Amino acid sequence: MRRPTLEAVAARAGVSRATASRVVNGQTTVAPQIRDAVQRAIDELGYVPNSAARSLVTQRTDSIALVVSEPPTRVFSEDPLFSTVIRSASYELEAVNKQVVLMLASSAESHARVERYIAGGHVDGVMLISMHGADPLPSALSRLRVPVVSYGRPAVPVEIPYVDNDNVGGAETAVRHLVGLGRRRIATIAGPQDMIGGQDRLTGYRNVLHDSDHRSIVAVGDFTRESGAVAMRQLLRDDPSLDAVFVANDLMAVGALQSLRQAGRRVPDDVAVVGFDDIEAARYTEPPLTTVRHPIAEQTAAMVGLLLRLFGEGPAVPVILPTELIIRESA
Amino acid sequence: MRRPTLEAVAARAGVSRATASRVVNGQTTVAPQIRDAVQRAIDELGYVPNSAARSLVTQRTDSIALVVSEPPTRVFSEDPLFSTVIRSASYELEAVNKQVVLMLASSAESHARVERYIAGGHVDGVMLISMHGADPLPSALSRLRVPVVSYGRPAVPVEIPYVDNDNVGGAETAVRHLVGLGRRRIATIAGPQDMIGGQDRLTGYRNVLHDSDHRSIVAVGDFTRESGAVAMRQLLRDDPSLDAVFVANDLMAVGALQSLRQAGRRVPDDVAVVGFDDIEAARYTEPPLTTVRHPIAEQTAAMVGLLLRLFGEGPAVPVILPTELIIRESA
DNA sequence: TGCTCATGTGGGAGCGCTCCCCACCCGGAG
DNA sequence: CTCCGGGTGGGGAGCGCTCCCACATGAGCA
Repeated sequence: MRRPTLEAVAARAGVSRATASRVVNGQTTVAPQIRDAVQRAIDELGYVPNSAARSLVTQRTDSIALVVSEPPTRVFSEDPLFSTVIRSASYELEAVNKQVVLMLASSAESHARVERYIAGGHVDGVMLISMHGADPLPSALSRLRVPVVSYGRPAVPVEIPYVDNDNVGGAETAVRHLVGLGRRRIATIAGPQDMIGGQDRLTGYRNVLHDSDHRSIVAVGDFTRESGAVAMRQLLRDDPSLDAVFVANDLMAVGALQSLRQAGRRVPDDVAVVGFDDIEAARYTEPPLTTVRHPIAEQTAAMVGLLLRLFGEGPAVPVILPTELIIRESA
Repeated sequence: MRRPTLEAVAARAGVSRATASRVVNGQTTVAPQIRDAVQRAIDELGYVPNSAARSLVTQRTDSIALVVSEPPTRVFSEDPLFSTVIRSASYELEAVNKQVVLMLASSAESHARVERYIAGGHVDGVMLISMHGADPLPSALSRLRVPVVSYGRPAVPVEIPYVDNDNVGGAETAVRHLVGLGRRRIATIAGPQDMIGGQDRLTGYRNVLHDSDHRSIVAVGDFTRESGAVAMRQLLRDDPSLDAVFVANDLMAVGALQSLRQAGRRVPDDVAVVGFDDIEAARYTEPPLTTVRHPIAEQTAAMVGLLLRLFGEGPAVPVILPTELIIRESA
């Protein structure tokens, strides 16, 4: 009980394999009644082209891998980053008739499997999301002869076109806003320093403080809500007189707000708070969170565009998207 | 600049294509020094087998699709169900050298794409996670001539082997526990009734109440924390004298505990609470949550086993895994 | 010495498809 | 009536691989 082949379709329609192939691929040089006959045969037999045979000759698969090189705990968290990227990438690639294949690469073994899968020619290209410095995948994938683009600047210097948002600039704008508010002791809760976003946002904070002659007060979290709460308590112990805090992501900012409330500090009267990411929850905190928005969907679309340009042999240069300060009530 | 072929490897090693193929596929009938020569040629050329050509002849791809037919908001939520299934399925299939390809099918268009992808022979089999009654995928996939198994009983009657946990039995055990505690007015917060888990857990609740001559008090949530809080307030309005509540999942139970606290009810003294799922957070609620544990990883492993049996032409009968009542302090 | 037989190796077909190239048909022009 | 040319259709090669079968080689035994 084998699947019907193009040969069978052609025989049933009384035409050659070549003509049947033309109909399947929508070529216009086929006479209408022949086209109809072939179409009928296809429907009757339930014919579906064998993708292996097709891609053997075309050297294309029309599938794109989206490799998420993060531990599952982070991928499946409250942070909507990954779900937005996945949805948006699928949407963009559907428009050009390509299928997204999602692969999670957390452990060393899964890295190896992903690499083998891609080296085997299962996909035409790779979109990589990898935020950690120690990640071996960016360099490993760039060695394979496969078009690769990255969401976010790769942590290691490697020849991969990428799309990123302006983390440094966004952080600078946020801290400058706090300075403009007349705040004197501006602390920060930084993200993990083995992640590119964590590094860049801290750099932005430092740039502004340095220029404006403030002292920096730093605590480091790991981008989770809980770590934000812990870091905030730490900061309050370190410098009880602080009157502002720039938090490197909204999830930690939510935790920080909670710690501030427990410590009896009013926001923004006693302490102004600015977050980063503009997640959904930022609108519903008490008070609503001032934060830096970066356009995830646009960034993803730009990444897809970059990959398509790679297919077309066009030049693919890194893209940096601007961020926007969303002023609510917390600062 | 093409990828090297087996032909090239054979030529470089001074052997035939057949022998080179034997080495690549680890057959033992090759003389050691020839094996070494071929291996050296492979390494020098950086040869990787072309998967399209291979699967064209073997009729296998060694890839398995894991189709998650849920909206991304649910997949990427606090509920660790999906991340556990994905991780566990990958782990199990790695052991038999198969690659998991993850596909999200939320919209009607993505259903169509997934169907086409599978019909095109990209994968050897499909693991389906689909909880909603209206979902067209189970029947659509079962029509294709592809081995399909399901995580959870399909909502529509369809010829797909599945692995499920004993939702009805688990709910019965939970409610019987409340009855045994001497509780008289036992309410429930049910899950969405278009989902199989929501239905079954409500059935279990009704079975026990009916047998033990209690009155049923039902509110319906949608498995989110917030909906649990809302439903609990609703129940307290409906019947202020209730002294126990069975909640269809832990996330809603967390919300319910919050509402009970706000209403000034002590748990378990005034109101006993039992949840379902035994998520991580259930240990850290105040008080820790009594709940029904079902083994997600084991269920996933059983599902993988079912699929492998399908490949081996073995009989594949539905598997129902037992649940376990975890008694903590809330009931 | 001649035969068998196990062990390794090579030749070649064929998986299902696309696409190049050529043959054919028909209408219109000379 | 012949010839030409554009539009249609078919033949066939070949994508890179696996696997069946034939065959070479040398050890072991009569």
